[in-house]
Amino acid sequence: MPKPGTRLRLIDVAERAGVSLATASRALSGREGVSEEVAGRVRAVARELGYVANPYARTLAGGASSTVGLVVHQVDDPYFSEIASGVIEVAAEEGLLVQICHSGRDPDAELRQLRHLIAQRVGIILVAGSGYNDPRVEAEARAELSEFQRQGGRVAVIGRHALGVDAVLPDNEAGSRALAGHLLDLGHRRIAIAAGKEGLTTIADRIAGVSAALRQRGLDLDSLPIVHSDFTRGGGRVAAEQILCDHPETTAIIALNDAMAIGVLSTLRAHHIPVPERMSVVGFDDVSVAADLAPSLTTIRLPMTDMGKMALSLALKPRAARPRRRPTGHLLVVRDSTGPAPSD
Amino acid sequence: MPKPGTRLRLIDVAERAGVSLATASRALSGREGVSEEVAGRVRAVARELGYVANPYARTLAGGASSTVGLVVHQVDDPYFSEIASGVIEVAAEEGLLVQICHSGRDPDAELRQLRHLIAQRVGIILVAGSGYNDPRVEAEARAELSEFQRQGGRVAVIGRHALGVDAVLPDNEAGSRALAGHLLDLGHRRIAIAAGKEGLTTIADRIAGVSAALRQRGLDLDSLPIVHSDFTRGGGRVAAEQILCDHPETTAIIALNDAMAIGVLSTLRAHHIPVPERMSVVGFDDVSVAADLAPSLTTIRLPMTDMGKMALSLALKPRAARPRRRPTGHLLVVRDSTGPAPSD
DNA sequence: AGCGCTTACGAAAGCGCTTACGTAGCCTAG
DNA sequence: CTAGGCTACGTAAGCGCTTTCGTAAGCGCT
Repeated sequence: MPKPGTRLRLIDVAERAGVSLATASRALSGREGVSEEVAGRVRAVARELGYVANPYARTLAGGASSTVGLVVHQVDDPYFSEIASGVIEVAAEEGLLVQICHSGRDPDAELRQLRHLIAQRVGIILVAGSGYNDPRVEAEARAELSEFQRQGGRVAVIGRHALGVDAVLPDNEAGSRALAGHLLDLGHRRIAIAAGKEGLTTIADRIAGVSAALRQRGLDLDSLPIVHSDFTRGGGRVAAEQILCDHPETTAIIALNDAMAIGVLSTLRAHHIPVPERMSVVGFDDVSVAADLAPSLTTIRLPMTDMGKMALSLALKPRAARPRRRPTGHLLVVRDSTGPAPSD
Repeated sequence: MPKPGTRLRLIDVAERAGVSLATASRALSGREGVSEEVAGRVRAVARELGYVANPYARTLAGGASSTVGLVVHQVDDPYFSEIASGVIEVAAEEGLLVQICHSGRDPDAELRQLRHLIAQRVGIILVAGSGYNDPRVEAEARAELSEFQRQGGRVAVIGRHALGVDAVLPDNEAGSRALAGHLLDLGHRRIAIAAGKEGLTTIADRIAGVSAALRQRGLDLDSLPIVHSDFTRGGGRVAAEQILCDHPETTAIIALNDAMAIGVLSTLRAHHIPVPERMSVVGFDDVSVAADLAPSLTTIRLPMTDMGKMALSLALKPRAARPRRRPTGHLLVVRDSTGPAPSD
């Protein structure tokens, strides 16, 4: 909306450097066909004048769109805001603009966001958060993204597979295997799982990890109650209530993410159930507040900020023939919310 | 970066509707000079075809820039991410793009972000977070913003005054007055303040509130230790350690935001100091996790999400002659982290 | 009927960039 | 010495919109 003519334009820089518009453009966007000497002069003038290219003109003229669209489930969920912070950091370094949208964990809303970003001509799309089990949704998202790529768009996803694009992938299965193993080693057998809404692939993967840990010890997943609620603190509270009510013999609760674990702890406290003496609780993600809870939360650390950085870096690299997968690594962080199973 | 020619353009809509480019443009951007009948037809065609205007072309051609720049101290701090979520929500409704930058609580970084946003030609700038006591920084920021406004840009700030622009303002003074009053009513006299880095106006305001509450009861602020650290959980831990060490007689800690309060609680737990039996703790902001802490945190509720919404709405309204101020309201939320002063 | 005024629309000129194409100037090969 | 090729740069044609300006049509008035 700022009035035209009032801001520094490329032509001003060009004139001041004594070159043509085209040469100045080439020099500043690092294209070849300019001698080092001239390029240096142009860059010096631009810096001196404080020139910043008009991103609208640049994009319109066919340069790469400099905005990256980031789709998350929920901006004010620490898991996603830490990812966002990583994305924003790299974007700032690269001179890119980040547009964040949230889908509220609704697959159709996510699809709408995706389409809107594409229609808006963003250059890069990053999708963070679990995929959905609904094959229609995944297929449509996949189709939309691959068409976007065909037209030159860049894409990467975080914590989500099956979209046929570059992905930054935490090993959800191994993580929850470690978590369950930790509880089993502590002697817990009456373990309940507090899971988010059914239909998220992340949930299936994390449950599979628990199952694997059980099998390793000759036990079976079928014996464990799984309560599906919502991947939020509120969801954790609901799940905990239900577990306490329906499975009072439970000695350990695996919350499939930290938000739920916080809700679970909160409910246990309300019921005066001491953690970890009477009940152990584990989470997943290691959001930064996890260490400051009372009791501090045993969980799997995922490097969320780095995941955001990796995803954008991946998208910025030239596309490979086949989708690349970057594992994130993870770490079992044992804190005060877990202890030996009560002996009785 | 998507290839040109492949996406729907305004002219496609215009042709399909049997009108000229100009008319289609007017119809879709709601400008006058088009009959209701034609405008309706154009809009119908656009909807049917799924047309979304190219924001780069639109902006370049002199339309209002559709991106709003949001400057926050820290994206992955819940206080700011809740604000951001409000901004994003309204922006989505208005078809605007949100660009988030963080300054890391460094006034010079903030100034750089501001200048960069302006150079990038965003249409709206929102600045969230406390102002700085440094008159040079504030003056420069103010000058930058007013020049931006002179050129047609829209501005609003959140929780910050003295910038000469529309502002959404929590009453920090009244909030901490209520907080301190609550503690005084509980009989606490040995109160310590855990404050963020010196030089933030928010801190001065919140301390002033405590001072007012004391004065009301014939007491004096000078008697209270104020420990300056950092507006983060880590800062809270540091401040708590120092308070425990230098002022062991303390029975209540006022953390000037929730992040610090979380750190304070964490440190007290590490020292096996029971809250609230031996020490009461209060925070400020009511970030959503505050209710789920152990013990749950007594704090002042600020409607962060609404504040984000209000700020953008304010910026979207036509400018008033004088800067507008929107108070946010606040609420003392008493939870489990506060109790009567120990009797000894 | 003729005048001015308003309204609804179209033609065309940019917005500030990138890039295809053209053209000097120089180098190398024949 | 010239043909051909390369490099370094300039010229100009857009990218998809908004907006100014021009004009035809419709209106009421004298």
